[in-house]
Amino acid sequence: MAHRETQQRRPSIHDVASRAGVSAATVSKVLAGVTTVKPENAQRVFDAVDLLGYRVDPLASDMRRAKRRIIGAIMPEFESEFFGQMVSELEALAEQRGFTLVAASSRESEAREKEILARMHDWRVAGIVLAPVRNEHGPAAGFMKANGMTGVLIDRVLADDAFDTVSADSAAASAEVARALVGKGHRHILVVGLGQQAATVRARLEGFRATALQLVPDIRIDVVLAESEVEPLRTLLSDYFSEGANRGERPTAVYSLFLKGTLVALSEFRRRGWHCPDDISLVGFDDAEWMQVTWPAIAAVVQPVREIASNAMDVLFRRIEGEGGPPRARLEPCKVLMRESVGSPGSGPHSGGGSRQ
Amino acid sequence: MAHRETQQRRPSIHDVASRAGVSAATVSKVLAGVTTVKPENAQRVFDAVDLLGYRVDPLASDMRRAKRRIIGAIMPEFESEFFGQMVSELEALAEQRGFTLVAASSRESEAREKEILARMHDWRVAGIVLAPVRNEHGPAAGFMKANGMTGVLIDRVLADDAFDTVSADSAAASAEVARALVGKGHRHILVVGLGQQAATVRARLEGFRATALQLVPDIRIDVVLAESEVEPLRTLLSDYFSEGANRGERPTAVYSLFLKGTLVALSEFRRRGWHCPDDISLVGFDDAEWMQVTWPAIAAVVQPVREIASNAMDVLFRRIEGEGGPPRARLEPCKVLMRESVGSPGSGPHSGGGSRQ
DNA sequence: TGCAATGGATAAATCGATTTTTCGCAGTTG
DNA sequence: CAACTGCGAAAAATCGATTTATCCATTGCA
Repeated sequence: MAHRETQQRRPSIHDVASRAGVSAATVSKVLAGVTTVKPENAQRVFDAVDLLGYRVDPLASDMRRAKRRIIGAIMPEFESEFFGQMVSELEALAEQRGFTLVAASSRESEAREKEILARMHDWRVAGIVLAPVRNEHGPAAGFMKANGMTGVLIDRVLADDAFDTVSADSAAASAEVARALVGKGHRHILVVGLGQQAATVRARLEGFRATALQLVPDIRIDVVLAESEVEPLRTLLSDYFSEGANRGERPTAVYSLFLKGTLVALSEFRRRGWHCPDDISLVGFDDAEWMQVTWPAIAAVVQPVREIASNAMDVLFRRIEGEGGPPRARLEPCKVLMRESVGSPGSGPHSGGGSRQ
Repeated sequence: MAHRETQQRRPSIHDVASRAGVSAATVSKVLAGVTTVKPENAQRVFDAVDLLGYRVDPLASDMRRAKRRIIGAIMPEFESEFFGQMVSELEALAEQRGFTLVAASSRESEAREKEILARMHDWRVAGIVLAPVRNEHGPAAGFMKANGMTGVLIDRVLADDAFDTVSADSAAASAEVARALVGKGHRHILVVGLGQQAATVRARLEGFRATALQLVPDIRIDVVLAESEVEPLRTLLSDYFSEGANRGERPTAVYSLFLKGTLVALSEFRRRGWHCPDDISLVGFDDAEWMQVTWPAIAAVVQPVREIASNAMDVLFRRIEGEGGPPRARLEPCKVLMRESVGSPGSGPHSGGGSRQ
């Protein structure tokens, strides 16, 4: 342990060397675990390290290597549970490999995404975990490709010809949702989504539609997709329900393809005084802690965050260590939690107390 | 713009120097904006920079300075909206000053908090934004003090004799909650919290209690505090209500001092089949996006995340630049959103449809 | 004319490690 | 006894910038 060392300059490897009566090179070798050092000298080094409280400066240590022990993580946002957990997991995984994680939020902007990436390239990070704003074909992935960076794409991504990808198996999960809703008797379902996140949303939509149509060929599936912003979706949804009301028709269930959509749907239900599941059923892609304590609890598709994070890091580190071969696209299975917000159509009063149980 | 530059070694300052026909020192000066360089040479440097697509290596650049252009941020978790927004804000603020933010989650562990801090010290970060797990007197703050690090403490903190602090004005907000609940006629209120986060929780509790007692001296305020984990709170709360039921008494409102407590309370209400606000009213410290779309919408105290982040960074950078003087404790005012989960006691049926609108 | 001052740029030191090269010394071998 | 082998450690080069010291030409002024 360090003795006093108030707020002085921290000891460098040379301080340790002179204290131990050896050269800096020897200290470096001892700390790196090289065996060609006399045990006696090694001991002196360890003693000096203890005495001075010496710790390697990771910055200086990284200077000479081409790939520094830094991993960059770029997420579209930090505010949601999903990406919050993701960053937390990634950080832990990087740390346990002796790497530092530098995380940045692209705030849903592809321009910012590229800027951040350029800055991380300046840092000569060993690898990047990129959760693109839109999909695998954005400018960020292009930048990575053009600059020979190693990285892995996650979440809003299906497969790529240059980078490994890891994401939730949206299609399979959506198929399961379709089976559940159809099984409950729903024959008119609205799907809500954000359009430009092409890859994932398309997978979720098609997975749902294909399965539903296969089970009930004449099922009616309406789709409301906003371009890229959440706000327009609110209007679109409101208009959709108003038009339906004019024609005296209304879906009995809503499947939201992403978290914000679930919030928008709930908000719209509130505005219209509709209750789940009596007036309408609701399932959302993406789970959140609050969904199980509200009344009713909201049914949701749970993405396997841990698995995505851990597989992304695994494959990333394999690439960093030089593993070759074509990029692989990995899909992790989701869990579908059918909570109280889903019921059978027309089984409850159109307002008033929710189903107890 | 860089021409091809596939995945070769990136150009260094020497490459630029030789291309421009000057020395590396001159290049460094030009890029640093030193004026003692002949305009012609400066132009040649800029041209070479453009041609090669040169960018300064921040790591190498930081090598010589004692304080590196890195800011460390340590949060208890990343999963909540509050800390997610906080990290997002801090990152933006650091970036706009040319600093890189390295964020890490202590995962509510003081031991981890100190480890992370030690690692950041290894990086010779210029400053630390620490949101301590417990309060300002934890081991992490001690470590910072002992090592002469500069930093600012935020969130679960009131004031410190070594570091500046920035946090929400918990006491004032709680007083406002008290006024609101008392105004609605509540005379028996339960306060739920997590005990060991001493500073903040005490302020919230005392701010509430003092104001409530001042308004209605014989008001009854029960308190359920868990030590540090959320899970025990669930049991404590359940026991509290069961005991109350045995004696035929029950509070008419619950004030949760932190987000998880609000979730636990809601969960307990569900279990007992109680609805807000007819059976019981609820206010929580900490707002979340979902609280305004659920039915009922949950009343909450909104913490001024942006203000806290921005003030924390301001004061931190002032200290980094060497400003002296005693540490200052800053309190940012909160906003209290009284939503539908709060009503007057005994005004609604004990179950069934919530109040519309 | 001579010497100091100054502008502008380069050489060299520095930051703190890692890695390569060199070197000294001991023990073998021819 | 010279040459060779090898071990262990020190010296030096390196990474990519910044900063300090140094140097060369002018220019200014006595």
